[in-house]
Amino acid sequence: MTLCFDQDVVDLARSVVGARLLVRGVGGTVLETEAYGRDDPASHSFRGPTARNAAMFGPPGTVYVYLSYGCHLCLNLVGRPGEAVLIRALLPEVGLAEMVARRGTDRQIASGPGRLGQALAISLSDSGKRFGGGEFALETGSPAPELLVGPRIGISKAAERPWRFGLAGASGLSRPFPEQSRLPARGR
DNA sequence: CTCTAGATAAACT
DNA sequence: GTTTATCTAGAGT
Repeated sequence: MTLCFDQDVVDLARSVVGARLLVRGVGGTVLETEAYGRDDPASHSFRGPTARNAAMFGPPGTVYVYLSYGCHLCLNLVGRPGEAVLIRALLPEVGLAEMVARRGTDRQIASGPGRLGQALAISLSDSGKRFGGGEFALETGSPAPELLVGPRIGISKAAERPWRFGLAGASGLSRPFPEQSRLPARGR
């Protein structure tokens, strides 16, 4: 089932958990996401468009890639203008051998945004491309999975917003969620 | 488990 | 010119 990218970024972040992500034919099930809003001090879009965040202001479904800490490429899905979903962890399923080779290890292949970027061979030049049937494919599964929710990782501003979502019961999350806080099934 | 170094683009002063 | 950043691997306790 195809995903509607034109929705509130928090709803979008929840919809993406459990979806199947394929980048150039390699990928798996999304285990963990975070939402970044337009009026969100933690978001790259907070101070308006710049050269770096231009893709965040592209149409819904745009790919946004940025370089973190000088060495990690992180993959985001743009929703409405200035809003994006950071994809933080993946269950490696398709093209496993290729991902292992890129990572140089068979553990923690895509458990964390930087590791995921490496496993999927993301590059800065992917920023501005589109999620669709081409290089970047994203398909939701039929049963809406049960979700975990918690505060976002590694940010210093608006750290209290519970905008991190994970697949309940999954192994391979970048970090555990606080007290395994399940999101009520209602609301999704 | 905690701590630290690393590596670089872009924003900031 | 300086600081920060949606992080990770590896070493140390």
